[in-house]
Amino acid sequence: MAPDDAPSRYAFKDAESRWQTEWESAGTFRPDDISDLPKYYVLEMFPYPSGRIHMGHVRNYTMGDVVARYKRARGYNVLHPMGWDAFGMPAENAAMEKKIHPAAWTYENIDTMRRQLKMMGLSIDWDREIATCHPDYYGHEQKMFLDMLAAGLIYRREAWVNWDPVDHTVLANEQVIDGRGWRSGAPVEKRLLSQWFFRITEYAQELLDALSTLERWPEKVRLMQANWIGRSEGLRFAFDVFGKEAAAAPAGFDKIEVYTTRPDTIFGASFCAISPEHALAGKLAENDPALAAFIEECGRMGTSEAVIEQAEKKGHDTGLRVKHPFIEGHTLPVYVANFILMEYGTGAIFGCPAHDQRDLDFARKYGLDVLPVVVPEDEPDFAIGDTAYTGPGKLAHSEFLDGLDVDAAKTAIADRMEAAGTGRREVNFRLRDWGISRQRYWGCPIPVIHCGDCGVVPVPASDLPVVLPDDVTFDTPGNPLERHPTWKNVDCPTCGKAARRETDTFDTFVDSSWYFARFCSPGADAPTDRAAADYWLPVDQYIGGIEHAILHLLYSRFFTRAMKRTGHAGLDEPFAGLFTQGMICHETYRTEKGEWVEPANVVEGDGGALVHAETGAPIKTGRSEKMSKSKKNVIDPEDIITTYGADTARWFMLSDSPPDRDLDWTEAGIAGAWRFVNRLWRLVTSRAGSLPPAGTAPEADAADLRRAVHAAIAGVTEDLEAFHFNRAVARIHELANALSDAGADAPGGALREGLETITALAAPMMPHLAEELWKALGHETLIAESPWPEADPALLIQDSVEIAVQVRGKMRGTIEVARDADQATAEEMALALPTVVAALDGNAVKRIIYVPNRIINVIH
RNA sequence: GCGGGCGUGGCGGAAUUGGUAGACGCGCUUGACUCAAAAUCAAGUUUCCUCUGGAAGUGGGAGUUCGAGUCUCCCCGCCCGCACCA
Repeated sequence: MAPDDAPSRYAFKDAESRWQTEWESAGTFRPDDISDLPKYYVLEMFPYPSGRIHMGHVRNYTMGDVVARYKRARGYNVLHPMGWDAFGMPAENAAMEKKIHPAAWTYENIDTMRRQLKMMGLSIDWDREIATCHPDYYGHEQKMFLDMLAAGLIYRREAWVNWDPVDHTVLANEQVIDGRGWRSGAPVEKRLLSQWFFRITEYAQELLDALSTLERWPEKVRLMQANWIGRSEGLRFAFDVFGKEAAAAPAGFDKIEVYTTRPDTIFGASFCAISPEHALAGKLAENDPALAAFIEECGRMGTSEAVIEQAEKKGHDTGLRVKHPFIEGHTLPVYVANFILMEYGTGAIFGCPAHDQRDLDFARKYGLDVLPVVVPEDEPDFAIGDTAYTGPGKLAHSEFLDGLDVDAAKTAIADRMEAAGTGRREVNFRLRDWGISRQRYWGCPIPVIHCGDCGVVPVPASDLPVVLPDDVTFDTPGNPLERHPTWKNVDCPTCGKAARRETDTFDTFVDSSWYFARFCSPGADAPTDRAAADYWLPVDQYIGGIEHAILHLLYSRFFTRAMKRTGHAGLDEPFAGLFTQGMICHETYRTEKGEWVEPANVVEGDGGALVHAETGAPIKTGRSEKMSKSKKNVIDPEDIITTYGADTARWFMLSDSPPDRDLDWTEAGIAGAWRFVNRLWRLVTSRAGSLPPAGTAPEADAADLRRAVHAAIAGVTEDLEAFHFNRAVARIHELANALSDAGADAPGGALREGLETITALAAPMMPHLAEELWKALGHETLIAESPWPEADPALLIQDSVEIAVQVRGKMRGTIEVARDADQATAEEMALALPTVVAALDGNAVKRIIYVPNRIINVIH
C-alpha cells in the first residue's frame, strides 16, 4: 500500500513544491484591491498557534480552499487570507512549564504551522497574514476600545464574576460549563471585581431579529443563538411588604418588585421569593443569623455541579408578608430561595405552584397552597399532582379573568395593571453584558490608566499601542503585569501625577471579533481602511467548527455593529454565509490496563489480533472518537502529507463523509485516496501524448462520452455550490470511469475535452496534480488561473430514455423510449413486456399512470 | 426537563425532493499479469428462496397514495445543544 518512487507513480514530492513555488512567484492568489470582477471573501476560522496543525485544520482549510479556488475559476476576485489567534493561556502555561517566553513560544509555533499549512498548497494570500499578538494588530484593537468607550458601548462596574481558581482569571458566562472553567475544569467561584463590559445586551433584540436574515447560516446555529439571547415577554410589578406581626417593613424595603411571564396565574400565587443576593435578603440577614447562614450556603453552592444535579429547592421564611394585588386582605409569605437568580428579571418572583414546576417543588416541600387557576378544557376532575400544568386552558378562581384563555388573560391583566399604573410590560433577555477583563499577561492590554485624582483615564490615542512588556517572569501565580514596576506605574496623562496602568488584558474573544475586517487592509494605519472594508465585507463564506456557534459568532456579530457605530465598518452582519464542519474521529486503542495507545503503536500480531508494536501486549479497540491528545488517537497531518502528498490528504478529507458530519480517519481511506490520485495521473498522462492539439473541437460522433463529460461539469458545479464535496468526489470518480471505459482510441477531440475537464473539475480539490496534468495536456498556463468549464445543456439531453415499468406499483421491468415519448407509444411497449403480461395474469387494465421520462404504472 | 438532529448493504455514504433503492468509494470474492508478493487490469458483491426465475427489503408499527427511504401519526434507539431565565 505504501507509496514508493516507482516511475509508474505520481511523484508528488517534486510536483507539489514546484507548483507552490510557481503560484507564489505568479502571485496567483493575491486579489486585486480595485477590480471590475465581483468580489468573494472566503474565510476559515483562524487557528490558535498551539504547536502543530491537526487534522481538523486540514479539513477546515481544505474546504475553504476548494471554495476559494472554485470561485476564482468562476471569475470572482477572491480574498482568502490566513492569520493567527495568537493570544491566550496555553502560551502562559508553556511559559510556566517550559521556562520559555509566551511570545517566543507563540512565534515559534506560528512558524511551524505556517510551514505546515504551506505544504497543503492552500490558495492563500500570505501577504495579508496577521497575528493578534502583534502590536500592529492589537494597537488598533486598543484604538477601537477607546472609540467604543467614548461611544458608550463599554462601561466599568463592580461585578460578581466567575473566578477560575486554577487559571487565576475571570471567566465569561459562556466560558463556564457545568459550573466549571472551560479550560481548567476547576469549579468556578464567585468574586466581586471591577470589570470592563461591552454593552452587548443593548443589541440583544437586534442580534435576535437579524438571525432571520442570515439565510446561509445553519438553522441549528441560529437556534442556538436565539436560545442564548433568550428573549421573554412579561410583566413587572411590585408587592407591598409588611413586617412581622403586621409591623412595618424594613426601611426602604416596603415594595418587592417581581417579573413574571405568567401574570395570568396571579390568583394562584401562594408565596413570594427573592434571590439570596437580593438587597432585601442582605438587609434581613443583619438581624437573622439563620438567614445569613442560609445565604452564605447558597453562595457557596451557587454554581457547583452538585447543586444543579440534585436541584433541590430550598428556602428560608423571612417572616415578612406581601399583599396580594387583587385579593383584598390576602397576604403571601416571603422566602429567600436558592433557585431565584439575581441576574434575571428583578431577582424576585411570585410563586404559582400549580403552573410552574419549580414553584410546585418548593410549595410541596414547605406545605404551601397549590391552587390551579388554568384548567384544561374537558377535564372536570382536573387536579395537580407532582407535575405542574403549563398547557393551555381556561382561567378559573381568578375573578375578572375567569373563562379567558391564557393569552387573553395575560393581555387583560397587563392592560389592567398598566392602566392603574401598578405594573408595566417588560421584555427580558437571558443574554448578559460581555465581561472582557482578564487577569492575564498574554493578551491585549486594556488602554486605560487609573489616577487617584482623575479616576479612569483613557490612554491618549497618540500613545497607542500600549505594548506588552517583554521582561516578565512566570515563577509565581497570577498576572506578571501586576508585578512589573515600570510598566504598571506611570504618570497620569491628564494631571501628570503618579498613576497606575490597568493590568488586565482583553478576553481573547475580542481579538477574534474583528480579524476578518483587518484582513481587508492588514497594513492600514487605522483599524480598518473603510474603502477596503466596504469592498470586501461581509465575508461571503465563513467555515469553522460548531463549537463556536455561540461565543465567537455572537461576539463578532455584536462587534461588527459596534464598529459600525464608531465608524470602523459599514455593516451589521460580518458573515453572510456560514458552514460548520464535522470533527475528525479515529478509533481508540487501549491496553488491558486501560492505557491509551497511539495508532502507530498498534499492529496485527500472530493470528490477526491487535497487539502493541513494542510490548506485544494485547490491544482492545474502542469506538471512534474525536482525535485528541488525551486519547492518543491522533494522526499527524505532516506525516500524511510527507507520505502521500497534500493532494491525497485533501482528496480524502473531501471523500465519503458529508462535510458537516464527523469524518472517520482510516488507513484504508487515505490509501484509497492515494490510489485515485495515481489512477487519475495515469489516465491523463498515458493518453496525453497521442491527443490532437489543444483547442481541437470534440467530434460529433462521441455523444455518449461528451454527455458523461458535460453531466460531470453540471453535477460537480452544483455540488460545489451546495457544499456537497463528497458527491462532487463521486462524480469525478464516475467521469474517470467513463474516460477509462472510452479507451485510448476514443475520438481524440472528445477525449481531450474529457481529460481537460476532469483536470479542471479536480483542480480545486487536488490543485498540484491538476497543474501537473494541465501541463501534460500541453498547456503553458496555470489551471489555477483558468476558467471553470461550462456545461453545454444541449449535450445533456438524451435522445432516448430508459423508464421504469410498474404493475400496481411493483417494478416489472424497463423500456427504452424516445425522450418525451407520448403515452400511447410507452403504453404499447410496456404492455408488450413479457413480465408485464405475466403480472397482469389476464386481468383487464383499469388505468395507466404515465410520467414522461420517469415511469409508467399499469393498474389492473 | 426544553430545543434540534439522525437511523439505508460488512463499512462510509448516494437517491433529480413522492417516480428503477443501494450511485461513488472502502472492504471482500474470483480471474489475468507475476517465480511470488505489491501495484495494476477484468468480473462479481442487499438478503433470502424451490435460482434461465421469484420474494422480501431503507430502526419497528400503522396510515395517505397508482406509487413512500422521502409525507402523516405512534413507538424504539443513538447523537448534539441549553439547562433553576420566573
